Amino acid sequence: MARRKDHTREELADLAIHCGRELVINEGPAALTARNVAKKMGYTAGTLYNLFENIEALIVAINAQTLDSMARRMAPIFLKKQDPETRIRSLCCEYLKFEQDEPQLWKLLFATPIDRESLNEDYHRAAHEVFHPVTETLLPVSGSEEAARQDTKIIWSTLHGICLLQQNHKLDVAENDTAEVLVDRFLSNFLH
Amino acid sequence: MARRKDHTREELADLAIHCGRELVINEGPAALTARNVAKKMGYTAGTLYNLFENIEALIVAINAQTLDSMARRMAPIFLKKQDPETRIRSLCCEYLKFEQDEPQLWKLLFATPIDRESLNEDYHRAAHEVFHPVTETLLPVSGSEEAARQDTKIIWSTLHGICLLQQNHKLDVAENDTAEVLVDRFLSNFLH
DNA sequence: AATTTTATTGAACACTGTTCAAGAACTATT
DNA sequence: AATAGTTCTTGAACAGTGTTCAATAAAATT
Repeated sequence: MARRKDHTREELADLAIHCGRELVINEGPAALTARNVAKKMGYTAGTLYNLFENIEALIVAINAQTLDSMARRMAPIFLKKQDPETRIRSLCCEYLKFEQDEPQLWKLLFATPIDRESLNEDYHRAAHEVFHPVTETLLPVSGSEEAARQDTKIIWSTLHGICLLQQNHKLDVAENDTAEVLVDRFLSNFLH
Repeated sequence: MARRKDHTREELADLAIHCGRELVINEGPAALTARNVAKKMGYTAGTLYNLFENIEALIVAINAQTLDSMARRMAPIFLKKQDPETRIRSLCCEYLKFEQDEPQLWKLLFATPIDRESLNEDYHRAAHEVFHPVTETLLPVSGSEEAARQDTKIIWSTLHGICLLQQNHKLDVAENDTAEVLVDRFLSNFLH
């Protein structure tokens, strides 16, 4: 039974992303199955495969949207006039807040292995939107464009590593240290 | 058909870990299925569940062994007499080499989400064996025990984040920078 | 009104992890 | 040595996964 004009192809893809996102937020990445998403959409699994090549492609689409919303949350920070270090600290703080506010979306974005081939143009654009403003901020501190780019990758990796190991309880060695404390200490040492 | 005296219970568990390890090395973490491991052992899936509570418990056992072999590779560095910074650099270098030599075991260890409840005493002991010597090395540099512990976690997280994002091609932004270059720059900035 | 195109379904396939009754092989007892 | 008891191993079964695809129903075109 077709009902083609119920939604256009694009509306349908958006609906899939929306429902998938909802599932991840409420039940975690493991709940993101073809049948679950389809059910929430009011369709069947087959329809999903008419919209996305496979489930990974849907994950990438959701992740691109998550990156977009990260960028949107960071945008206000770039409007304020402040020295680079303060700005970098604000950005890192916002990253940590994001991970706290949306732990499941964060997991899907950073703790779910994705094949390189599945990362599409849309995803890369969204990643660049989060990445580039940080590099811009670091330029006067790091010295050269190359150095700023590398420092961005280092900060990005460290934030990422701290959150991931924290989530997986792989930093529960000896006393506990919060992500905030570790990031703060990292920045103090790294930026001077 | 039982053949109890073929192997003792412990030999059997070791066999399972060995076969699982082999599968991961040759075919990646995705190949680590109950039936695959059992087949390689010459048994059936049911037997595996007589040895491990579930597949995650087998993963944890393999990971504990991987941590042990990491610790063994790092041990020689602690025999040499060298200043803390040189030693830390050697240790990080060894970490990167490990990730290069055994990318699949590294993936299973650090890029496979594991429930906190599944991490057993054996695993924590092995993790401590890798972690603690680094903290010891950092003590004179960091100042206090608390600071050394935090610095260890930061370095650990950064190495981890860089390798992970590199493997997932999530650092393919603008020009490419090797893990070695990023770690080197990180240490130069962080340790001074 | 008849025909073509297309969206949607539902069944099917090959795979997961996991459980468990049945039975075979070993141990202990008579 | 025969019997009884224990324990190891199996294979089938269940509920789930991703994915494919012939059949069909609805919309578009003729």
